[in-house]
Amino acid sequence: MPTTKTTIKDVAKQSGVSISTVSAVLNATGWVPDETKDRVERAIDALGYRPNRIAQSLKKRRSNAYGIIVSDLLNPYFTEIVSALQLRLLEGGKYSFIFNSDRRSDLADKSFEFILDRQLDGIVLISDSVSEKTVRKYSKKYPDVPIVAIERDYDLDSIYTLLVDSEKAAFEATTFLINLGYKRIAMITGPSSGVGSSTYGRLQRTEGYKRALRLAKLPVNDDIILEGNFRMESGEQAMHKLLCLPKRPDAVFAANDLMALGAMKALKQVNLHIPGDIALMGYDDIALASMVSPALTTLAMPKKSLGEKAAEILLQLAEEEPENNDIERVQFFSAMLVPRDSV
Amino acid sequence: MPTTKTTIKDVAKQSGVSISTVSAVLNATGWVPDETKDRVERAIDALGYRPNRIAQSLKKRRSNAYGIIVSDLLNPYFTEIVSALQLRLLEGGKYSFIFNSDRRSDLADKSFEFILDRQLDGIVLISDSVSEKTVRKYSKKYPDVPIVAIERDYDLDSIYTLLVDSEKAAFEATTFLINLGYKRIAMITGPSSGVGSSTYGRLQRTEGYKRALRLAKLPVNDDIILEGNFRMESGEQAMHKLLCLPKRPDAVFAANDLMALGAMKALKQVNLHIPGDIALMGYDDIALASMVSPALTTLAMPKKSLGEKAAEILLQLAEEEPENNDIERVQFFSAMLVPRDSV
DNA sequence: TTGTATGCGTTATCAA
DNA sequence: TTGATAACGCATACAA
Repeated sequence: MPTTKTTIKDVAKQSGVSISTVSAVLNATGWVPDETKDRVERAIDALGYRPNRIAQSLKKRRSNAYGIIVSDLLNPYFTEIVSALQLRLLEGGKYSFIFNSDRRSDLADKSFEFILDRQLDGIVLISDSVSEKTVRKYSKKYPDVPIVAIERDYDLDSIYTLLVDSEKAAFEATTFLINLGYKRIAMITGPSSGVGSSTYGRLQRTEGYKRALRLAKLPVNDDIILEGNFRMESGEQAMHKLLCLPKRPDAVFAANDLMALGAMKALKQVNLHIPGDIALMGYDDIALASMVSPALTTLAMPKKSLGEKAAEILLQLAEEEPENNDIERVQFFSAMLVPRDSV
Repeated sequence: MPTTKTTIKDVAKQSGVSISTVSAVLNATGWVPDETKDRVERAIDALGYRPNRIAQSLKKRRSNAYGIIVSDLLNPYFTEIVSALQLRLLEGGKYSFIFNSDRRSDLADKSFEFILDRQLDGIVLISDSVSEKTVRKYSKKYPDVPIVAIERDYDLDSIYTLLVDSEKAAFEATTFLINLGYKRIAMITGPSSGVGSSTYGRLQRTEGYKRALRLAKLPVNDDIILEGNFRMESGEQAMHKLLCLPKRPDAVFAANDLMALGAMKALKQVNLHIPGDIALMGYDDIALASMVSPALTTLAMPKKSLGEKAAEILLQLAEEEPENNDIERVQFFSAMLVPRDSV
């Protein structure tokens, strides 16, 4: 259906010059006298000419656009990263397309192929979206397309990887709870299979939690370590299970805010007071965390920094000469404890 | 940077046939004997060949992909529509790119141009993203690129428009509150300027609210009609103002859930009980609305239906013969009252 | 059934 | 300074 009416040819004809001259004024390459330039520009205006980006991409082998793949657009954690990323890219004069795989790994892989086949200039993979197998295959096939992975460790050294030290953060969070006097701290973890299971910080968060308990000589009790799937409902369900226990926990550490919020809902349903009866700690610090009441204590993921850093790597790579870049392949960030009313 | 290693030519050479034969097996056009086909397919596999979509688009003048422009990815209302839309499109074999203009109208306009220049096969505009001026200009220039607008009335009859009768919904919601005995019902409206101000339902919601009050012979009091900007913080601020009033309202109707949630926060801060002290009504029914406590009474926007309908229009248009389509240009949906604990 | 040639709209390399 | 013209990778009408 789509048709581009006017081409560079029409502009050339209209202004009485050749297409190469038009191209020259369009791209500011070569020198064109002001008078000619004026004439061409008038013609462009008159005809409402816009260069066909597809043809440009074909010729230039680059598209000036980037792809972002995300596994769950409904999770604010992702949208907050994406917002920062996109904005920074835009400031650098680059467009970006977002693909939402909607928690379906097959879609993520297909989107990834689609992006590559459309010759986008780079890709950002956030958390658990595209499979290792697919990335491995295509990063070999398109070695010149930079890939930045956020919170996912692909074990491919061609990839730029942005990771958060979640073990440390979870350790600190748990220790914080312990120091506050909580003795029976439950954990709601990320999923061990399915979407989200390959998120870098998933296991780490549980490890940090366990280490803190051990250090404080508190028992690590598997009965109160429940698995969720990073969505709100799973946090709610986990909390309900926790409440059915003969000896219920006095604090709950959820591996992300959405699950913590679900847990909060469960607690309110049975009229338990937070933090009086049970304390709550989340992870991510999505905007919502500070809006609910009691405000959720959580670990602030450096979402903005992650997004911006990813953008900057891409932008730098776009300017850089081929071989002499000194961007570190793996970069670490940290999450910061944000104490609020829920503990 | 990006380079596509193998082209259709390489495949042809490798399998000892001509490029047209390869093209034929690739696109399943024409008849190719099984033996030849096998050979070609083996070559494709061996070389890891993938067709260059850019070249395909240039030649075929269509890209099999659609663009979605949204003004604020951080608002779950949008992501919920987008999710449904994308999924339905995918089921129809079409990809889609999401553009987030991040509440900046200049970016929305630029994205719109970008999409058009990249020859995407269609565009979905959600709420208040691209300016009327830009749409008008480009819809003339690219008359064959279908545009579907959700909750925005562009007054251009080339556009497919999906609208929700918010006046009616708001009327019903307000009447519902009145019937419950609330007498002094405040409203937090959408913004009269800036991003969001052109959302179709913005004025409508206020109108429905006023009509209900009038019908019940209740005063329409401008002191308790405050303007927000559809974001959470603005709801919180508005609620604070409302609470400072000498005679505070006994119910608050917010023009969207995010603002209602902000109002809820404000109420909790001063320890007012919902709905005992003040009742709360939202609009949209984002997932969160049912998760907070008390659960938010709201008007359910048919987000899924809107998204899916937009996708279906696009899909139908992609198959249809040029002139004989009977898709209605403007379609109305309705929002449904979802009573929960906050009233 | 398969191959050749042309064009899609640009950019870029050369001559003029 | 400007203008032909050859790619870019693919699809397709037309020939063989």
